[in-house]
Amino acid sequence: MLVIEDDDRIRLSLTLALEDEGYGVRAAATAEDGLAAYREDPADTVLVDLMLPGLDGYDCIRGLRRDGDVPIVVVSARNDTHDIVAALEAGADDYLIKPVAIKELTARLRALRRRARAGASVPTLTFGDLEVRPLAGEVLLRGEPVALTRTEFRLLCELAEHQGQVLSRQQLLSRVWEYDFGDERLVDVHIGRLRQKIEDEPGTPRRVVTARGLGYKLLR
Amino acid sequence: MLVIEDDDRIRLSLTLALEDEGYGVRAAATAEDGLAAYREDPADTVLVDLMLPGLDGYDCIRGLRRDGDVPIVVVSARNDTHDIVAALEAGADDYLIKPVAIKELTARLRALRRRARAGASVPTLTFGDLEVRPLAGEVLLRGEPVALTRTEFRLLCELAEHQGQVLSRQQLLSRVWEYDFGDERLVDVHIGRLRQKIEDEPGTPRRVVTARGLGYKLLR
DNA sequence: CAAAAGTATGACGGTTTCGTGACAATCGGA
DNA sequence: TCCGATTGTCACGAAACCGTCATACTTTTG
Repeated sequence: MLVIEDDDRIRLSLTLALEDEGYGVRAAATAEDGLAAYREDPADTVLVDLMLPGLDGYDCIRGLRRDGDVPIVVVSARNDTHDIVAALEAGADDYLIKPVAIKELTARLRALRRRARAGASVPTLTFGDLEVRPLAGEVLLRGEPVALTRTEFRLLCELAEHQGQVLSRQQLLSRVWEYDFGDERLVDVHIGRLRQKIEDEPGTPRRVVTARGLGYKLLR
Repeated sequence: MLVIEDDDRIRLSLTLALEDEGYGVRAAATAEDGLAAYREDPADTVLVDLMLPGLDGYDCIRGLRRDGDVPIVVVSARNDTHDIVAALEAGADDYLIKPVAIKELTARLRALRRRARAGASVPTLTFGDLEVRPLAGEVLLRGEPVALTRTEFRLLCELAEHQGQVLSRQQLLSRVWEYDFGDERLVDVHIGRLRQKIEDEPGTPRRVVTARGLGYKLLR
């Protein structure tokens, strides 16, 4: 946790309060120092004041954003909608108005971390009520096993491993069939057969969708 | 966007304001209705009041959290630290106190969406409320998918990858079409079609702007 | 102010792309 | 060997898409 705040009293009290809550805190009095400290040793979260001498808070936020996607919370005395919008647009994740209740601050920090961490989670092969288990060689739809042929299964696994990404017919041909060329219609046919088995309405697919002109993708 | 709020006047004004900002909005007057609406057709974001008849806001948040990790924003008249902490602990991502400035609300929604989507494992180029995902073959405007054709999509990706830079028609022709010569008017036509789909007022574009005599660029 | 250059847009025919049913070849277990 | 399951090919209709052109509009130039 990195606190960037020019007012000595507030910086100190914030630091102490956060340390009381169990955070490891470093502090800086200017945007320049704060950015330098962050670059030297990136913090997991940054608290920043808006009114700073030299580079102001907005610049500081933009600087941090350029370096990474660390969660940024603004703590400012200014409660004008304009400032709030500007700070959020600059890349902040939250904005609190001084004086802050330490309990609210920590609750907001937890919410933000939960959200930020969710992004780092391992990709899963669960898609709503469809489960794909590449190793077990099985596919469950609403808990019920689905009987897929080998080709259909490998096709689905390939799509599942790149969930949300479009795979072109060429990519699928080379990865599922190990053809480096060949009729792309082949892919269509097997996509169609796969849909018959795992879509509720094969006519209007909701899981295996086609990206016209690009290929197919599996939605989560 | 799903709005859950029991007060008719507030629900209506929130809905209208958000629609003015370009969001597609559904509304519910009770937590039960809201949860049912969400389960039937999950929204990309949920706005929820705390004081609701029957199931209250906290239950509503927990119910939504059980179903998924949709971004949840609380809008409440209660400005007590206790309520804020409780709502965030229940799983909300942000908490605004009524009356809310619509500009602040939309700025917070954008910030939250940016954060929530960062975890989607698909790299995203963000331009205000426009998100471009080259790998997913997908473009979102205020969270709603936009149906682009392959050419429009490639054109937008090319512009997005050079955000702010002017690209000449020749450059676009060679990169998007792989023509090393050809009629430059072709680019105009597709820029026009693209604008129809991603500009609020296609007549006065704010995202895809023309640099007269030079080409086009995408503003961030 | 008129002409020229540059840009926007609607319409239209030809082309591409997609989904599907039919069918023959191939595979694999009994 | 036999037979059903699986696979790859083909052809066709429907829908979506693309590029061209003509025209109208806007900005710059002379």
